[in-house]
Amino acid sequence: MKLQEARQQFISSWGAFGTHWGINRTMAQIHALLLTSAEPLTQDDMMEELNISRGNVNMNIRELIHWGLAERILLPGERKEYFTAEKNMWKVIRLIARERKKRELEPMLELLNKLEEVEGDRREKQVKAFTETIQDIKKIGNKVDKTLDLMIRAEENWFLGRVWRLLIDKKTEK
Amino acid sequence: MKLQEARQQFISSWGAFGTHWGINRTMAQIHALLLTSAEPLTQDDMMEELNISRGNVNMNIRELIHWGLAERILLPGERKEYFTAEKNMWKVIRLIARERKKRELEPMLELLNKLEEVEGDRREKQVKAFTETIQDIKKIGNKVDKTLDLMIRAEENWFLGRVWRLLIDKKTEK
DNA sequence: CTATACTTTCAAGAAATATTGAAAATTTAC
DNA sequence: GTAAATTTTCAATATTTCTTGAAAGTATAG
Repeated sequence: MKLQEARQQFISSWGAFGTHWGINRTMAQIHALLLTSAEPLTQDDMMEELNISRGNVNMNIRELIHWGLAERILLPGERKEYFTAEKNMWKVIRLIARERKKRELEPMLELLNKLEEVEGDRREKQVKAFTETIQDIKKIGNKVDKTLDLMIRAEENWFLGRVWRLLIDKKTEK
Repeated sequence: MKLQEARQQFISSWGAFGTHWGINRTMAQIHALLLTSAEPLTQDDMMEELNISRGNVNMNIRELIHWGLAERILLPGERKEYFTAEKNMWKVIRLIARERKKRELEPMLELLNKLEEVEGDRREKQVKAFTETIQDIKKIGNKVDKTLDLMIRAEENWFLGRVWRLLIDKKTEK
């Protein structure tokens, strides 16, 4: 397979993949484009490569920057802005985890805390079913929350070495 | 807060939460409704509680069943079908992990394997940038894949006891 | 077998979400 | 300062995704 074809396929799939994860197609495609580019790109480059409008590029590149996944670069003597992506994949994962935790997990945990204190006799079937489910979800949610905290703050090697090895390597399995 | 209000809030947020995770709003709401119901419900119950059409209930309850998250129950002497949700939250998480792995992770890994073998001199800047990114993603993807396999097969206690404790408990932190 | 209760399907319509492109804003060069 | 280059905004439009509801399908009782 030729480089250009491979790259096109990667960009297109990364985009589709993104839509399953609440990240919009174009944002994911720009990310894929930058991830596989040896050089920084301008907004015009991206418009051309992805066949999308200037406004679309602009909005999505800014969103990527907001997530910490892309960076604006000013080349000396150049008037245009250039952009690159964070290429360290562990860092990429941590940045995504950080953002999604903030947007999705934390608000949910806040809500669960409120809902836990529902009025009514816990001996009533309906009240019991409700509070038990809420508490179970909360327990798991809190664990995920702490795990993500640890991961987000973690050094790449700590995470790789300590956790992954435990989970995966043959040696450590019983 | 009254039970009915709390339940409404939970259903509505669970639905919104779902949309961020590639699960449609109604499917997530039906799931929330069943999770917090002491008794099995009929399609008509769900139509009324969620104010949605019969067709919508039917399609989404079948999808929940396909994921393993809900179950059809036939009560003796009753002609209507009743439905319940799996209430064990660890099992719920494993079921969701299994389904999403199959739909999202596995196809991506398959693609990455193909893309890794791009033609061209690895000393070329562009080729190098591309293959390095692909390989990095592949490495992480494979690890996630193995971890999910382990988790999907895992007994609740194994997972809870062994992994979570290592990740989270004070004692095991350096 | 027939009538009735119930479930499933799917084309059309509604709602949600993403994209465009042109105008406004900003930055830089001189 | 002004003009040219570039970036940003956002209302209008296009696209994608979800929902409806009525017709077709299936199962059960008698």
